[in-house]
Amino acid sequence: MKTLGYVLLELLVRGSYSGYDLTQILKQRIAYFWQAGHSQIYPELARLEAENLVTFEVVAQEDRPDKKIYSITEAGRALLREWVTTPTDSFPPKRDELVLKAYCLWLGDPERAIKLFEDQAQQHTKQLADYRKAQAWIEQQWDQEGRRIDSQWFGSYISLQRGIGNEREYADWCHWVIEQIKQGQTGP
Amino acid sequence: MKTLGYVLLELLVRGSYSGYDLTQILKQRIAYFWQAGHSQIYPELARLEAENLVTFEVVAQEDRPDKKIYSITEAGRALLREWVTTPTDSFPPKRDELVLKAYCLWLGDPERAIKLFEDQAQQHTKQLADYRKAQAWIEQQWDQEGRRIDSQWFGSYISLQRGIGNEREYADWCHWVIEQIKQGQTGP
DNA sequence: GTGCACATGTAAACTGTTACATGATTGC
DNA sequence: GCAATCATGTAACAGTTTACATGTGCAC
Repeated sequence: MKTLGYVLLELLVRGSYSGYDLTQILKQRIAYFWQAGHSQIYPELARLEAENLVTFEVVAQEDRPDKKIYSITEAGRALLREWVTTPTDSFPPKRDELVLKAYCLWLGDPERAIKLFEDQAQQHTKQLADYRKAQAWIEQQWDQEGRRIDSQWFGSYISLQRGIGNEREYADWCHWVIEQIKQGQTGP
Repeated sequence: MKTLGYVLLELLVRGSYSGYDLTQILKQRIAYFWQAGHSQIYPELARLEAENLVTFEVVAQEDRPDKKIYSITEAGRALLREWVTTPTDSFPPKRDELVLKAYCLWLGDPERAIKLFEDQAQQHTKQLADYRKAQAWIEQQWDQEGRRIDSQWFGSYISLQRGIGNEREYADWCHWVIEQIKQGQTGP
């Protein structure tokens, strides 16, 4: 059982979707902690179905291609419920090209370095603003369910909070780096 | 030219090392922004050598195997200097298993969830403490060079600052999640 | 004598991304 | 006519991890 399988189970426990739907949801809603394209998703759905963790029914559509709507099974739900609180030992490999560049920034041109970090800061600030908007909407939904921790909105809320914290921290770091460079240029 | 190539150039611009040395340095000093094993490093060094970005000389040793000491060439240095301030468009894929679990935490047992996040918080707090120790040492080195931004210690300093910020933010988030769960348990 | 540190490589397996492949409908 | 959205898949490629392979010397 690979992690992508759990990703799909997590989405299917919230509703029934086609492979196409799941691809969109991944891109639009959970891209800040997982990414996958349709070429990974379709085979994985087939694997989950072979293991009876999900089922599907073919829905015929007029003027559009037929689609397979997948639903989680009881076995899938049980597996997922068990897995979510299982100790995580595997730290995912961290690879960050910007930090790599920062490590060698002392070699490069300061003006260009400032430009690089200003661009990055802007991107993270933009991302942060988007996440905050999404968070406001999620919080509203969660409120309507009385802020219960067994509501799916609780999951959305706490995970997006990490996305927000990360982007804020990243943007702050970018600005701090710019300051450091400027001080080094004009300083004693 | 792949990113791992630049990683090795960044280390070799600071000194001359063997493949074995580089493997150790990667693990011990820059693991928070890049990871690679020796099976990736040896072939990549050969590639860099073929492109005249690095050279090596074989150093014979008594009572130990011979080693190849690699050094960066002028061409390698020039390529690296240019690359470090080049705009970064490729956002590295974010994949975080704990955030994935958080997204579905509403399904799982709260007690076990708390334990999961306490364990994680502890690991990030430990990591944070280690980074801060390393940072103190780096700052000392950098001070001795008058905090010049064209010192290699500047690169070490700013990149590790990101590692520290990230770990602090992550640990904070873990504690915050625990609080949220506890409030949900005892709340109205 | 067992395991660890030094030292360098290759091969196989796995994961993930990009490209190929098909086909209908809707909007510009 | 051309691009975009819906819809599902396979194939090729690139990058990463794990395992295989070999050999010396030192400490316990």
